Amino acid sequence: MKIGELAQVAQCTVETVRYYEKEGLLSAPARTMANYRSYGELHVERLRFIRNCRALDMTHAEIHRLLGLMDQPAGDCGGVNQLLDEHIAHVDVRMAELSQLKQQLRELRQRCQSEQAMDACGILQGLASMETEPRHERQTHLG
Amino acid sequence: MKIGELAQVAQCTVETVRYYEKEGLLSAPARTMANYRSYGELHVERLRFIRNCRALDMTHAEIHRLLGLMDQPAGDCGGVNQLLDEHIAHVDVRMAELSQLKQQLRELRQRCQSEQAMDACGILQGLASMETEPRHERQTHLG
DNA sequence: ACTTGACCCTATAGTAACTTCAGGGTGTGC
DNA sequence: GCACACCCTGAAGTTACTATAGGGTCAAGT
Ligand SMILES: [Zn+2]
Ligand SMILES: [Zn+2]
Ligand SMILES: [Zn+2]
Ligand SMILES: [Zn+2]
Repeated sequence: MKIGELAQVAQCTVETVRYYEKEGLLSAPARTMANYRSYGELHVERLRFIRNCRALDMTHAEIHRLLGLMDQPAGDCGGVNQLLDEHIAHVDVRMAELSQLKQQLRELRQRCQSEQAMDACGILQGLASMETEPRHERQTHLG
Repeated sequence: MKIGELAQVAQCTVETVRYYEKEGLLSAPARTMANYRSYGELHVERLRFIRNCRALDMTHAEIHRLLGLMDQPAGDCGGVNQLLDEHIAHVDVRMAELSQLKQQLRELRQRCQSEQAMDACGILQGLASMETEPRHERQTHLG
């Protein structure tokens, strides 16, 4: 199986596959005589796994950890469960941030109900007079 | 006013101020004889405005547009209102995405209630068997 | 006068997860 | 024998900063 076919079954681009190999998420496959990458079923499974993790917005670091845990079939899955809990917490943090943002934006939007002169716009006035607060450290990788 | 003082009143770092200048968000100030940047009240206002926009997770492109609209005081504020509506839509899209993600993660988490053997872990099984869907184009800049 | 320390300057590289591009080889159907 | 789809590598672009290297400026203390 060549890279184009692999990319198609995993719903991603050829460039993404090559990128994952460079990142160490996907192991380097055998090559044909023409130096083409040649993949098997295991690569398909692993790439689909990675894409599913990405669809859940895990980072490459998280996926790396997960793959590392999976590749030690002797142990128990406690680390897997924990990783998922941590990632769910990342999502929770970002959802809370966005809720607050949404509320602020709603209030700001209410300050101008119609098209006015520029310097009468309550939105611009609001943006100028907001309390500027220091950027706090992020507790989530979700932007 | 030197750059350190400006950064302090705007709750950001000196590097960020210099970066905004390079990006064209903040106009280049006068220089002292020692080649130090020298800022006035207008710079303070503009930087605070920018930081407030960033606190609302607007992109630099959005802030650029906003500053461009503000700098034409002759027009009405329709564009400002529209920009805010668009940005609120960005937040809405991302909140909806995260809600769905959270639901998926909750379901996935439920598939493993205790520490089991690695190949019995319902989470890993779930991640392996999820329907891999193509990445759709993003309708929001919020990660 | 000399040094220490806090501040300032520029330019460059690194972050995350890709995407795009330049410049080239391979393989198949007509 | 040639068009065209596919493959290869390596480098640069994306966003909004952050960090580092390597240097200049200035006020206070000794
Ligand atoms: Zn996470
Ligand atoms: Zn308005
Ligand atoms: Zn937006
Ligand atoms: Zn488990």
